[in-house]
Amino acid sequence: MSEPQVEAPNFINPSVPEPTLRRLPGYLCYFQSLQQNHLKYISSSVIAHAFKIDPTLVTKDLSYTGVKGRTKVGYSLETLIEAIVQFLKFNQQENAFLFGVGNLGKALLQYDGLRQHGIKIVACFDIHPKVINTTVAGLKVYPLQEFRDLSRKIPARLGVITTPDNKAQETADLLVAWGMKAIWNFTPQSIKVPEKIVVVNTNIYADLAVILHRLKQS
Amino acid sequence: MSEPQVEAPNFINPSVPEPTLRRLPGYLCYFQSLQQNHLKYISSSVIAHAFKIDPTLVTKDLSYTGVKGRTKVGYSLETLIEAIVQFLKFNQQENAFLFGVGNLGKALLQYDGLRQHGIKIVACFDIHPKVINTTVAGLKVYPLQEFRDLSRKIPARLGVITTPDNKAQETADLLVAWGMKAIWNFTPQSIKVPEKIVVVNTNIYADLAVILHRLKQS
DNA sequence: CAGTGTGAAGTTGTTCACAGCA
DNA sequence: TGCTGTGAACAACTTCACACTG
Repeated sequence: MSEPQVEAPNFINPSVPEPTLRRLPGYLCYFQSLQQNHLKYISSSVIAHAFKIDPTLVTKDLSYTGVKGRTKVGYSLETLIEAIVQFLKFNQQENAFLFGVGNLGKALLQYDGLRQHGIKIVACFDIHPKVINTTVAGLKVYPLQEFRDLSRKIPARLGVITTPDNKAQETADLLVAWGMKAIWNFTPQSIKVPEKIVVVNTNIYADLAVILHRLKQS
Repeated sequence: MSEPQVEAPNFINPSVPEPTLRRLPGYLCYFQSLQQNHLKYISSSVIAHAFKIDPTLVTKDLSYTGVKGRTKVGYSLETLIEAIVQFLKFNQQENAFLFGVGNLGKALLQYDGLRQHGIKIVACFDIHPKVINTTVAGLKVYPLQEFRDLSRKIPARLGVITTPDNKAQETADLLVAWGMKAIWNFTPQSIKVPEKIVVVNTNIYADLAVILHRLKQS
């Protein structure tokens, strides 16, 4: 009976839990700042302490990326950073269109953290004459009608919705109609799209609810 | 034996699950938009469909707010909205200070959704001469040094951090030193604070990780 | 029936306990 | 001893099954 070499046990797709997925970027940022302070290694207990979670949980999270720690020493920061970036695909460029160049839209356009994580916003759209044809962060703001044409010229799978709440659904409909595969909805409004479209909502009121709840009973 | 009137069975504190807490604001927004379309009642199955979750889960979530649905009819939108707003304390004003008037900070200051949910930003701070003493959304931008004085004049328990990542920790330290009870950290950087301080991180990279993960394997 | 409401079962995620290693 | 790594126990959350109600 041969069953030695447990080669790459978890690399096919052990279906990473969403909580793990959501914690990894936090670790990454932490590791990068440590590396800038010229640290080389870190142990799961130190990480756990920084994030106020259980060390074993950290170990399990990191194991999904395939990195191996060295006992007594910990994990190599360089390896970890490399592995997480790979794992989360932060190094593979993904083009995106942005809809709604209001305060939030502008902030995202000017923020270069997105680009550093692989998201390149290639065009942005609005419907207000006041912003159309202005330039934000080097990008011309197009009238929404031009989305159709541009979506054929520039390949992009991701649409970012930063419109007012009551425009979210119609914007989403448009994105789906013109072939977007994923929608990042910064509106608190829930949107309805076909099954296979990926939707992720970034809703600050969810976070606000948590803050207020904890505040009042402490 | 008298045990009729099951008065307010779950109002003391049945320790609402965090997932529930995070879904409620979504429901609220949905209900408000339905109400604007002159709808009066809604059933949990319709809600469930809009959010792509199980109807029973909706029922349980709503039960935490104390509302009762009427069989065959559903829940009264007006009652629901009132109850959720009460439950989440979105109608109780909570003062906040904001730190870091960059793109994101400005967007938050100009966004009136926060105020509509009870958060009143009463002052904002920065360290860059270029923004200090400018006015954003009717608020003067103060130099950080004045935080100490202002925190004594204006009561506020919540501090919002929208500084660059590498300033998050020192800002948090300052907030704690001057008595803030809660911190809303919009930085991806994890921050270390004393046990009893409430910290909530709004980290868009967590959402980004989810999007990219789902996109690549679909 | 078409809905709410709720206890039980099932699933997912986290923590514990301990084996292995330098 | 201090750390990784992992299977087992536990806790939290979600879904199921069904009683109940107009």
